[in-house]
Parts: sequence; structure tokens; C-alpha cells
Amino acid sequence: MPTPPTISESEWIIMDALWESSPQTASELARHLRPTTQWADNTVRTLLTRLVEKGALATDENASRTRTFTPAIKREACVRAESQSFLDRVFGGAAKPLLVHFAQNAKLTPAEVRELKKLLDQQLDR
Amino acid sequence: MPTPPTISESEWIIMDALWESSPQTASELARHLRPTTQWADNTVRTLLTRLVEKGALATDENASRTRTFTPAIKREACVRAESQSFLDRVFGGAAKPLLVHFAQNAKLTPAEVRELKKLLDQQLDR
DNA sequence: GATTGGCAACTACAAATGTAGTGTGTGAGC
DNA sequence: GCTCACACACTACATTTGTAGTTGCCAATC
Repeated sequence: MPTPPTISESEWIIMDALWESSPQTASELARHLRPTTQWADNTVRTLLTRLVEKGALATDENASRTRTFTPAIKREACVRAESQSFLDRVFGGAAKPLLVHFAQNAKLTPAEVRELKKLLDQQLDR
Repeated sequence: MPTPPTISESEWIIMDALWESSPQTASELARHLRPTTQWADNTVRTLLTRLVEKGALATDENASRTRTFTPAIKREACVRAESQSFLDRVFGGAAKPLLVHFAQNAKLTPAEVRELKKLLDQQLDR
């Protein structure tokens, strides 16, 4: 998978559901998402179609009547792309201010803080 | 300023220029941005108009012939809003994975690492 | 065999975005 | 006073996004 395509906000919701559990059919997805999104079936189908067009999802071509959908790109790659774009747009590409922002605004448990500090230490070693 | 409006990617470029130096006239802005964006004057003007409509920029109402533009909202507020939306969309609202991601992928200087660790410690104290 | 309940494909349509072009009025210079 | 260069306001138009509705086909059911 080359550069991941642009995934819009609604499309992320679909992708997330499929990254979490796939393959799924359109109706399964719609059913699972309805409580939170209240989307009509056709809305889910449209988003699925667009994601397939973008190459973000794959369907089983053989299945004639009811297709299932599976991610064709890795979540990590999308996260990476989105993160880079966000970093550039909002923080002018500088990671430190971003980290400062989230470190200050997030409510972290002591355990998480310890974990992050350990991660930062590993940065020093390299 | 209540909740900041949605600022699109192109609009961020305009806002950034004005947060950095304001007030500026449309042509000044266009001139400054041309090297990087290659936008036509009218493109800049359109974006400015939209930002004024959104309440993100203010113009000096009195000036009759050549208006200048100034941010009407704080960069920090926009950063906060964008960050929240990004956090929710890409990391499902969980700050720790986000911090992990950027802590691992960013290349930080030892000084920056120390600074961040100090910040994290302050989190513990509260 | 006619009916029904899905599913897929196609179409719809408004708002937001990116990126300008056109028309118009006016101050600055000649 | 006439002209020209600008600046502003309007208009334009393709794409993307959000959110469906409509139509047509097929498989299982009665």
C-alpha cells in the first residue's frame, strides 16, 4: 500500500470499525454503527463504496450476493499520514510543541506518565 | 471568542501568516504567500473574505479603500480545537497513544526530551 | 410461479473547499 | 477632468464530504 488516501471524518469511523473487526458486510457494519452514528444503511454503503474506490478497502470479488469488506491499508499507515498532516498544519511541523500541548492538556494516569517517560528515555539512547 | 470556527487547510495558511504578523492588507499577504503557495491575489482575497465571515478575522471597518486584516481568534484556541478533533478522529480520544506515536516518531534533541520529562513530572504533581 | 426482503448500483443534492475570473468604483497621477 | 491601476464585491465552477433516496435484480419463501 503506497501512500494512504485521504480518509474523511466519516470514513474514519467506517475504517475503524473494520480495522477492529473484519471482514464485515455492509449491513453488519450499519447495524453496529447505528447506535453511535444513526446513519442510514445507504449512508454506510456509500462510504464503503467510496473507500473501495480510494483503495482503502477491499471486497471479496467472488461473493456474488453479499460482499464483505476488509481494510486494504494498515491503520498505522493512516495514522502516520494523518499525524504528519496535522503536525504540519497546526504545529508547523514541530513535534515538540505538539507534545507539549498534549502532555499539558491530557489527563494521564501516573502509570501512563511513567510509561511515556520511559519512552522518552529510549529516545535519548539512540 | 466562543468556539473557534472550522479552519480549512488553506485557511490555516492565511491565519498563520496573520498570527505571525498583523494587520496586513490582502495584497501584502498575497505577496508574502506567493512564493510558497503561488496563489492568485483573488484566491487570497476569497479566503480572507471567508475567514471574516467565519469570524476568524477582523478588518478595520473605517478604512474605506484598503482594508487590513487581523486575527479575531487566538491561535491557541484554534490549536486546541484542531487538536481535540484530531485526537478523537485518529486516536479515538486517547491521549496516551497519541503521545506515544509522536514521542516515537519525532526526532527530539536531548534538551527537548528533558523538557518534556519535566512537563510530565508536573502532571504527576496535580 | 408470484411475492418479498435484501443488496448492489446509480442518482441526488446541499455545504464546504480550492482556486480563480469579472465587473465596478475610486484615488493618484498626468 | 481623464485615465489607469488597484481594491473590493460578486460570481464561477470542479471536488470532496455528508447524508441519503430510487431502481433493479435475485434468492428464499409461500
